[in-house]
Amino acid sequence: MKKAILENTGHGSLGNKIFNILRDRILNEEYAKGQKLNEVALSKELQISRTPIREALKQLELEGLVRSEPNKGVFVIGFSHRDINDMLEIRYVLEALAVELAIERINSVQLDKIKEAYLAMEEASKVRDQDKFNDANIAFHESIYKGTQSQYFEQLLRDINYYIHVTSRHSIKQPNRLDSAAIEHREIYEAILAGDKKRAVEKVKKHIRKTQFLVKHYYESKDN
Amino acid sequence: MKKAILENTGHGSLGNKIFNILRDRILNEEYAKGQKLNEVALSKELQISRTPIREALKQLELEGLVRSEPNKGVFVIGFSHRDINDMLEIRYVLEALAVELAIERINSVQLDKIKEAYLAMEEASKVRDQDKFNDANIAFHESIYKGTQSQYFEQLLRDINYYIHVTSRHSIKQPNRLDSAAIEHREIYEAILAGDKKRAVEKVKKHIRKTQFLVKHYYESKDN
DNA sequence: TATACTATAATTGTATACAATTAGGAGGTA
DNA sequence: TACCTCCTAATTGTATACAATTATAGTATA
Repeated sequence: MKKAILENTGHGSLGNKIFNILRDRILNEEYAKGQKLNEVALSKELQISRTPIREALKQLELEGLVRSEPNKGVFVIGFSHRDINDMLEIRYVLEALAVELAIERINSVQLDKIKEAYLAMEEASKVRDQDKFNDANIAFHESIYKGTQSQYFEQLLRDINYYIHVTSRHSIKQPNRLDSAAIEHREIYEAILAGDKKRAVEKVKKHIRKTQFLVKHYYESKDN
Repeated sequence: MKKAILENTGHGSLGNKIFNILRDRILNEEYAKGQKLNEVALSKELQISRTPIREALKQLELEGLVRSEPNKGVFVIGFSHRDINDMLEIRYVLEALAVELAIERINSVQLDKIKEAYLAMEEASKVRDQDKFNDANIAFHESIYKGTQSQYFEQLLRDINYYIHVTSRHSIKQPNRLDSAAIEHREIYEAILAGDKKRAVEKVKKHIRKTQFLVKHYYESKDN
């Protein structure tokens, strides 16, 4: 799964590879909030020059994962539970908009990919393969984004979705979540296929709200 | 106005300055869609080394203004009318969400800044100062974003808003638009002050829809 | 002891040098 | 002419060198 994400993100330059490494470290909380990321230390650790390191840090800054202070360095920002919840709120409204646009504009190839992703989810749900399920889940939603035919919208949602998946991936390990999630995605797919905007939006909203609830529940139980 | 945007974006490193220059060139369509941005050519033209140029190009890529092909270079993507309209759709749902969150979380200092920005808009509208009005307009909305207390949300909306303002700034030069826009912002401010979420969302939505209509109208008349 | 100053080291910002990849054309062949 | 191959130049990717800024420690002074 990690590999899949790594490969479809940017091209294979060193800078992009480092970006992926550092991003995952931050999202997995391997760096403390506020910690400074030293360029030479990183270049020594990763055995490369400072140039690709700086590229990756720039990218992280633009993604909002670190902040850069002039002549001082970059510092890890980190995510609070509220931040994750805010992102899910953003995703809630954007996915609803995306599915509407997608229904207007999607072509048959992209529609097939949604179906394919949905079938993979169902299969993964049956054999209880969490990783495979996650991959299919991501593929499902990204196919919808692609269906909007808007590079900008697609990119925006993919980024948001990435953070949500990484930060909350532990939270969806409830026993029967795979099954119910598969059903929810099936409902979304069928609504899109039928070209029924209203129903599709409704099903998407229901799905995101449920995810949001589970994530919230997970973090609250963790705090106790 | 250009200066104002330049100064509050990132810090004063060369890379950031170049980024601003190139971004404005792209948004003002000084580069054709699909055009390649050559690193050495740019470094010669701007009299600096390739390093800051590459930084800026990386930033542009992350903002979705150019695409980068490995070992080939970066190419201008450009915006269609539909892209701009899509952005306004995104803004429509996100600003509505932002004002809701802001009402829950905003502090008095940020509230004062909204008021200040609104008063500046009213003043600019009276003296028919388009540039001053635009600045105040940006400040008004950014104060709301800040009120959400979410760095990520704030950054996201600021970026989207920037593109919309630059790409559609010519379209709002209708004679009485300043007056009506000032009123719309006043209504939004008052709803926030009253803590009335429902009314605030309604007023924001009305405002964005009107902007969207004017932009659309402008581009359609331009095409004929 | 606390504070201010200075020198030095560490770190970031920028320029340049080198490596790897790609683009384009000259020349040959069918 | 059309197409292929190879060579060279141009371009991007990476490493290193240098400049500018900031952090740190030690010393002097009140």
